[in-house]
Amino acid sequence: MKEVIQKVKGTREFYPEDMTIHHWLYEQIRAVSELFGYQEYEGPYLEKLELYAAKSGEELVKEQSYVFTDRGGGEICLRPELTPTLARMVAQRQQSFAFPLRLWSFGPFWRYEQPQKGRSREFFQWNIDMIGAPGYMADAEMIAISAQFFKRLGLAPDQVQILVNNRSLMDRKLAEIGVPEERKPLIYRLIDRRDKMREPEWKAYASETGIETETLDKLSALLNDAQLWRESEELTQIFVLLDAMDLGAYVKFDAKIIRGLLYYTGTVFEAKDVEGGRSILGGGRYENLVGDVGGDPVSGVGFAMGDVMIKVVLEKLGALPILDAQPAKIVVTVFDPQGMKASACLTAALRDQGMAAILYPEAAKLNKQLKYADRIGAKVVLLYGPDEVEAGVVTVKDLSNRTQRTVPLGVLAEELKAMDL
RNA sequence: GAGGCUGUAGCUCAAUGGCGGAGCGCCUGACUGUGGAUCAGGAGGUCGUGGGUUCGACCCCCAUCAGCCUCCCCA
Repeated sequence: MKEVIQKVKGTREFYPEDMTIHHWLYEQIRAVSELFGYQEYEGPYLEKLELYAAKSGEELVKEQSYVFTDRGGGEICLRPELTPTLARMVAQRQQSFAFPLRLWSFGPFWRYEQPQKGRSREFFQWNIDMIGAPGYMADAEMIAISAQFFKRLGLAPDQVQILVNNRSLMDRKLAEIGVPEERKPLIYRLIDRRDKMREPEWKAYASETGIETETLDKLSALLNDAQLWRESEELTQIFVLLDAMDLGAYVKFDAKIIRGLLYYTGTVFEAKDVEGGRSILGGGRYENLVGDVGGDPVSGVGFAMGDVMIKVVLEKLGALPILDAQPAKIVVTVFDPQGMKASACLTAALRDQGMAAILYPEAAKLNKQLKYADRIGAKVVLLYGPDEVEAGVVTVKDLSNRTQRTVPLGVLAEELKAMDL
């Protein structure tokens, strides 16, 4: 037992009790996605490296993706994100799809990063996108989906907040305070970091980038302006719509939300754990989704949420359900080696009736078999020894109330079904 | 890539420069066809690894590996 080979760093193991939570999360995601009329899809886990090189920064892909050469000599990538795959899938059927397309997916992804709380190298991600609807209503719907999701999970607006901004608004304001176009990526980066540093540190960091003091002051004022959204028609309408859907409490304007990704163009948003400040999901509007993979450019809006951080937040807030991982409610005992066949036959008959039943796999002491049944959380134990076999009955022992009774073989299935097994 | 913390029984973790411990779990029995409780007994350890200091190291020192956390990064 000493020499257990350890799992690959950053990978995850799901024991049965973890799987109950995982399935539950999947169910919530599926339910919310379908409530808004979205359809599930899935892509390959392996993609050609060049698919990502076309869109994401090539350096990032090479540094943070799992890349290997397959036996045919091709450079293969364990998918680090879904959007390029989605872009290709849309491009392939662009002529036959009815737009706007509403699609969602929940599957595994891999990124070579330093594992820490809320982040692993192997994770599941919910991706949901509306493609081919360029207006602000689609943006509002996407934000509404995330809010509805939190509402469904029992997370209150004072626990999670969806912070919203608009890149074209920011571009306009940045131009007004004299930021030249070529410095925009640098300023975006600066804005993105504002929440991660204290004001003096951030200003010191900002000076290093060569930004003038005057511009920096104006930028600071901009980022702290809680009313800035009023200057954006889109944001104004989005907030009206979210209020109309009674989800406005989850949503707040924040000029500091800009998102790292270069391809976002309009609305951007990010949901955060209010207390921890950790980012739970993020998304926004992007143009030219399928242009890079050979289709006609089409606008989309979507977001992605990893399963690791949401589970951390749910656990912290006590919002995870308590689910039992009980394997089967019925355990059939084996009295002695000669009785094995009879017990096996009895168990098989129950399974034919659609009831999950465990056959104890050896003729151990009854004591031990009962203890095992108790440990795995079984509801009833069926005792089927020589006495019962001869009389054509089964002793049904109810573990929850310590009672037992004798039931003729012919009505056993009925009796058990009556007990909701 | 940088920093911090932790490595002792299957699990969670104590303690001490001089006999390796507890709780839980596991096995056996009390109880040969009746579970959760109780009692008794038992198994289980290269104290992460390698070196050093010392009469003597699980403990102190150095190195190394692993895990966790934070920063960086985050398509």
